[in-house]
Amino acid sequence: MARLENSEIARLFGEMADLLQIDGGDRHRVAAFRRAGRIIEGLPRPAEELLARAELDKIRGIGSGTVQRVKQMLRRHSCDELDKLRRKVGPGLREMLAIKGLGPTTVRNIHNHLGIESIDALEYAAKVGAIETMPRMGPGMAHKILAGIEAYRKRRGKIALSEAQRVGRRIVRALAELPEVARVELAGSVRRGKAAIGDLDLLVASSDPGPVSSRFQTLADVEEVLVRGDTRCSVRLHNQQQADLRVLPAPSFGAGLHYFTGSKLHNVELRKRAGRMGVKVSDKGVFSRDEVLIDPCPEEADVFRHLGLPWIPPELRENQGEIEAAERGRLPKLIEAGDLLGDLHMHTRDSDGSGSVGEMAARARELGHRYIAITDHSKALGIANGLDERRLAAQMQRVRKLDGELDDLRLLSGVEVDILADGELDLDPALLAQLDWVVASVHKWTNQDEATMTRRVIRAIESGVVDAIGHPTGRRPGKRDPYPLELEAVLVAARDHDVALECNGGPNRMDLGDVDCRRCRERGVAVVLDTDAHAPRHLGRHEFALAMARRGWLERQHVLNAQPWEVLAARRARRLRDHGDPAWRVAPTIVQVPVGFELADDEGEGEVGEVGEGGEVLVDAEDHAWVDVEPLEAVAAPVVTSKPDAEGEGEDSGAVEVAEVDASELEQLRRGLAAGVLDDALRERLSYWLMAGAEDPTLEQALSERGPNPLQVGFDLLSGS
DNA sequence: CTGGCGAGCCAGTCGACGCTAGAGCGTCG
Repeated sequence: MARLENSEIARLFGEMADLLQIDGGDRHRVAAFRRAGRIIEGLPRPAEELLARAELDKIRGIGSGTVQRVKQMLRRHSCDELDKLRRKVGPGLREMLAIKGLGPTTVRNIHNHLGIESIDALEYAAKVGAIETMPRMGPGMAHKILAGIEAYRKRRGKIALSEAQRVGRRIVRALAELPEVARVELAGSVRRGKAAIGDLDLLVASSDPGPVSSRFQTLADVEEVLVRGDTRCSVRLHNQQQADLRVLPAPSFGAGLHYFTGSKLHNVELRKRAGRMGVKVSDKGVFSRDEVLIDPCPEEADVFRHLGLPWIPPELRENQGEIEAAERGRLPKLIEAGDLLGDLHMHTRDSDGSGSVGEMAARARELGHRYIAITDHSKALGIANGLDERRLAAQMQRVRKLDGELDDLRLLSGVEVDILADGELDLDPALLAQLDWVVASVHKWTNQDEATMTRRVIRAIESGVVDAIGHPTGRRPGKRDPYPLELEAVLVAARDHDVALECNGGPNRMDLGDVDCRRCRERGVAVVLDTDAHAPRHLGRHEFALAMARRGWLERQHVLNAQPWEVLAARRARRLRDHGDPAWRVAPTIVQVPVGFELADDEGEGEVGEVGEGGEVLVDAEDHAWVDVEPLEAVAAPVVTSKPDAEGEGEDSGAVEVAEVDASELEQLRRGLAAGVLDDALRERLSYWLMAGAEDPTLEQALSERGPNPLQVGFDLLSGS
């Protein structure tokens, strides 16, 4: 039997916990099932393997009971306890848990008081006011339930791409073993990479369909056979998905694959085009107007060729302009796995991940990543053991130390900081400014209205310390709708502040979705494709984010983590500069200034604070957010810079900036460049100048001495060494 | 159900919000 994956075992434990809770079982037992599921989900190796090595029960939280159940599950996709609970509770009650606002206890109460066992019955009860007759239930709950049912119906029957792929690929593997099968492919919306999948479509090339069909009907995943034919066969799977098999002869496999990959709208449009060209396209091949076969099309590209088009990647086949683009030779060169250089969102066991920083780094090196950012949760997410300032600062030290020991991987210290209800960040901005990479995400208070939520996210974008907004819409394909958010306004803010939006590749999220990725492209907002890995083995899992990005027409230049780290670092450095270093914004601040030192405020006028006896100045950071002061020792001459207005249009209005060639520094740079080996500081300075357009006349002078085009010299140095 | 403490029992992740009821329970992250 095909191997059962950890996540599927975890799901069975989750179901067991749900059913037991609805049944009124011991809550600690319920919690133990949930915990076991969570642990198995996060295991670094297949549970089957650990079981064989007798290591499974050594894991904290997994005892002998769990081991016995896992054994049964591996054998038959269920266990005695689960069978018993399923018989006792029934599927309707468990289905009710999918309605937002209904938990196991409420479902149990509704069942006990009103005898309700299905969503239809629940809807009726809510409409006629029966819900309100129950203790602790009122009109508010009834309304909530009805709204929840409506939302549930809209997305019903869909499952996440990851699960559809997993089951689909398992079926593909099983069918591929048959000698009668020449080729087998997943078609339909799975092949197009849609986030939420209705049915599975499987396509087989074979000259002997009978055995293929009967094998399909007897797969372990099959619950019930719906349509029983040789070349066409439909079944219902254990996960309640429908799977359709079609068997066709190998010479027309390409035509069939194209036809059954869809989308329907794409096919309709393509057939219209065929009509205009005097041919017909079907799943059997390309025909003349009078039904004479021109080409059965063994490959998909043959179909397109007859229509005068290049092959169009499946992800684009949604009739969203791809045919026209193909016609003009303007198809996007879609982002590919090989383009990605790093991963900028992952968790370790410092919060809710299962690997250490070192383990994550090791895996990233195996995968050939050039850089990764460790981004654990912040303290507002108590359930995930989120980091407070102290723990994050300590982690930063550890990460930086380890980074220093690695020469082939840049290990970045970051955080996934929660965006609080009002848009404040959950951690001190002064600390956030010291990190290499900051993802800001909404996890809590997700039921705000659209205006509040939008303002909240934009405020985080405007903070200046945030590099990317994590899973921006909060959606869970097939499970939960996005929270209300005016994405357009968020896009504008993100573009204005050089903040990227994340396309989170977590298999339950895939957020941003395809449409939103394309909006980013159109609005000029950078996208970053992350795995949100919670274990080392998740790090290779870029395919779901890639699916969304490709469906959103993204190319390499639209994706931030397809760029070298220097580009990203420069973006961050520039943004911090433009927003004023938040370290100075912790109000009020006392600073030391030398005698003769003159402070300039936002308008470039002097005197922003009272000068005390020792020359210290109390700066009211509320009113003078952009006052910039060098530490006493570092100030050789009474030079003061101040920041222009926060919007930062005009460079240095009223501010005095040192913008001259420094002779001693120049000499030092000359030596550094002549050596040909860039140290980190120089590399950073170089990329900052190159990518962010920062002024650096000294550097420019040094570079121009090494070639006619200082920009070129700079690029060569950066890429060459 | 699991793990800890002590050899059979006991306690079990945090915190906020909404709903209904006027403090508490259930849900959601």
